[in-house]
Amino acid sequence: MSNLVDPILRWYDAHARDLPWRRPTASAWSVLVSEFMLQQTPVSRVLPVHEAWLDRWPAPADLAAEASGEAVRAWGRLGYPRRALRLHAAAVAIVTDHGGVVPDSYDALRGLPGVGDYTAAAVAAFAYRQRQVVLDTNVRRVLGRAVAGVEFPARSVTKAERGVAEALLPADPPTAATWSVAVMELGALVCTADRPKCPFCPVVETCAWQAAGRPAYDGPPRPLQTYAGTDRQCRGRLLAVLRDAPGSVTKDRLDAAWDLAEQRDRCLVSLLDGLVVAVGDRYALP
DNA sequence: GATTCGTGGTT
DNA sequence: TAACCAAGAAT
Repeated sequence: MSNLVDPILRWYDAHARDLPWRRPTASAWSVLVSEFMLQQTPVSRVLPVHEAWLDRWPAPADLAAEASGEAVRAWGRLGYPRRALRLHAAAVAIVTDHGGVVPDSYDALRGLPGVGDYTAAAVAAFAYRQRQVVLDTNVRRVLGRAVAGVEFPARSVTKAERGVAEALLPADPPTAATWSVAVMELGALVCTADRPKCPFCPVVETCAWQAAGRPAYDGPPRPLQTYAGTDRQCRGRLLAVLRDAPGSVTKDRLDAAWDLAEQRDRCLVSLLDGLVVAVGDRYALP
């Protein structure tokens, strides 16, 4: 793993996408919003929602002043709408506990609702140019291939992985921050999960997976991700009705969104934990 | 540590 | 076409 860093930094300099949250003028809030939206959602779908979000709520205090339901509505169809609730809660916490300024320490960031290890490290690195180990699915895949020689990393982050990432991280904080985003970008654009573009990879000559003949993944199969007919889909349908309605709706409107009454009612109840509120005999976003 | 939390593009 | 996957977090 001796010299992955320089070639990847050079590659990034030449090939990085121009994303709004990466521009020098982007605020830490813009970075934080992008990280919430990018949790399990592709960049192309995040772009328009992120832009509208920052136009409407340029600072944490602007969002914190709104009802949480407005965040859920503006979230649109990005998926996992509880992220919208958590982002709203994070904005409130930033105003309450941090003077309205997105905190710059890993620990303070990690304490915000919806901010786990990845997001805390990413915001500290990308918004504040700190030296942080940023381990997302892209970085894990790139290092897994380039260093460990495996097609896909383990289910959860191992100590060995973290050790490799720490060892590679440049000592100089701004360079480390650029390195972190550069490895992620390489994973997103070249060292992709399927059909990786190895001929265009800046480290193809030192890649352990390449040297081993690109052996196929032989670990435990990942659980199947079904969606059609699940409670998750049902909840999505119910929430879509509420997002698209200006105010509250009758239960009839929700009933029309899903055929199976038993499943529909179960899902509605599960949404009442914060994503939906009952208003008399009607339902609305919070 | 395994499960659960949406949605749509791609192949 | 059905399967896979996309800058994770909370429980």
